[in-house]
Amino acid sequence: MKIDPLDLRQVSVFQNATDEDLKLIAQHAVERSIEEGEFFFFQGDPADYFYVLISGRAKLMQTNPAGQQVNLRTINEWQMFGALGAVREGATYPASAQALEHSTALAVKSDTLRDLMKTRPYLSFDLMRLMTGYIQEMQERYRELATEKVERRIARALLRLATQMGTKKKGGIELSFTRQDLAEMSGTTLFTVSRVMSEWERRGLVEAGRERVLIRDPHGVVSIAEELNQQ
Amino acid sequence: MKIDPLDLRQVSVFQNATDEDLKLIAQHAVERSIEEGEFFFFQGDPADYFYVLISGRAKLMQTNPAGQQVNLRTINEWQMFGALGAVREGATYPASAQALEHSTALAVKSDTLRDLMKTRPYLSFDLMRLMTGYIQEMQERYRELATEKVERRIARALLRLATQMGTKKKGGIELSFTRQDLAEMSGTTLFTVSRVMSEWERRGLVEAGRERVLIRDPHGVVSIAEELNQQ
DNA sequence: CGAACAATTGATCCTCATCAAACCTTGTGG
DNA sequence: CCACAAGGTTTGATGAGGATCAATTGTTCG
Repeated sequence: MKIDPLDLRQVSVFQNATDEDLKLIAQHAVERSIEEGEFFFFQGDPADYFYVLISGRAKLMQTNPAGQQVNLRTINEWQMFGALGAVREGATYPASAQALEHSTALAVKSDTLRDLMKTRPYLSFDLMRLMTGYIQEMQERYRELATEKVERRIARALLRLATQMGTKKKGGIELSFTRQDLAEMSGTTLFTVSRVMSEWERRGLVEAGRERVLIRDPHGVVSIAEELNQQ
Repeated sequence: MKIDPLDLRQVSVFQNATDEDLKLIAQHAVERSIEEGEFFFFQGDPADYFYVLISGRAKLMQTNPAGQQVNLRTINEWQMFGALGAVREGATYPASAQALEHSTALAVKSDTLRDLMKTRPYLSFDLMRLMTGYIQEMQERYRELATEKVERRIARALLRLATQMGTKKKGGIELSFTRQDLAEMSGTTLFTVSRVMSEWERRGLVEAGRERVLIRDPHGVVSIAEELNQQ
C-alpha cells in the first residue's frame, strides 16, 4: 500500500505542516504491517521511531512487574503514537503498542521529527497540543480512578470509546471490544464489567453481545457518568 | 523581593535560554505572594498566565464535581506550573494550584512564552521534555492506582515525596506533610495512611509525628514499593 | 461438530472506606 | 504559664464494594 504524503495532513500534529514537510517525512517513513495481537513496540524498548497508524486499530498499554495491564488509550487511523521519544534523545517507550486487528503503520525515525521541529515551530506547537491533551486526559482518568465508583468509571470509559471509535447504527451507537478491554480501560475486572453490562441491559440502556455493545440510550449512560449525588 | 533574571535559568524549561530571553521574560513577569491555603489559580480559570514558584511550596490538585480531591504533584522552588495554557490559546487550567505555605511566584503572560517559542526551538524542546515527564508520571501513577494495593501505593508516594522534597537528617530522610496530603497523593484516605504508618513504625521503617515523617529505613520502604509477589 | 474463546452468574472473602470517639500537638490569649 | 481551641492523628467497629475463583453457558470459526 503506497501512501500519498499529503494524506499525512490528517495527522493532528501535521495539520499545519507544508507539503514539503510531509514529503520529507514520507521519504523517511517505513511501512510496517502486523497481525492482531502483535506489537509495534514494547514498553522499555529504545524509542527510536514514532508511528502513524494508517489502517487497523491498536492499543497503548502499560504493564506492571506482575504482568497486570492497564489500557492507556486506543489508537485509530491517522493517529500518531510512540512520539514521546521524539523529544528526549535516548528515551525508551513508556508503554507498549499492540494491534487490536491487522494493522499498518508508518514508522519514522524520531530524529527526523526532532530535526524538523528545530526550524518549524508550528510542528512543535501541534505536538505540544497533543501532549497537553494527553496530560489532561490522564489527570482526569487518574482522578476518576481515585474518587469515582466502578459503574461510573465504566460509563465514562464506554463514552470515551464511543466518541473515539463508535459507529452510528440504527438504534444506537455500536462499539466493538471485549469485556476485558473495557475492564482494563476503567481499572476493574471483566467480571465486574459483565455484571454492570447485564444490569444496564436489564434497564434498556445497552444491548450487549460477544465483543460488541450497542448503546441504545446514550443519554442514560451519560447520566450515570455525570450524576452528582452518587451517594 | 527582586529577582535576578538569570536565576530563571534554574527553571528546567529555561535551562537553554539565552540571557536575553531570561531578561525578556523577567520584564513581563509580575510577582504574586499568597498565604498558606490560598490559590494561585483554580481549575477552570482561563489559563492566561504561567507561573514560576520562587519561594514556598504549592500543590496542584484536581477536584471532582462532588468536591473530592486528588493531588497531582507538589511544586517546589524554581518549578514552572500552569504552563499547559501556554500552548493552547484560550485554554483553562485543568487543575488548581494551592499554596502549602506562604509562597511567592512569578506570573508571566502565556502569550510571552508562546511568542518566544516561535523563534526559539530550544524552549519548545525543554517544555516538551517537561510535558513528556508529566505524561509518563501520570501514566505510571494511573497504572499503580489501577493495579497495586494501598500499602505499596503509599510507599511509592512517600518515595516520590522523598526525592522531591526530602531533607537528609541524621537517622533518615525527613518529610513534612499531613496524612491527608499523602492520602490524596496515593488515592486513599487519611485513616488508611495512618494505619499503614503505624504499622511501619512498629516495624522500624519510619518515625511518624504530626505533619512529619522520618524515613529510617529507605531501603525497607523501597522493598515494599517494588516487591514483586505481593500475593 | 468440536475447539477455542468470550461472557455470565453465583458464592465467598478480603481489602478498604466510613463513621465515631478519643488522643496528641501546637499555638494563642488571658 | 496555664487553659483552651483548633486541627492533626490514632484506633476500633462495621460494612460495602468489588476482586477472586469456579462452573456453566453462549458464540464463532475452522
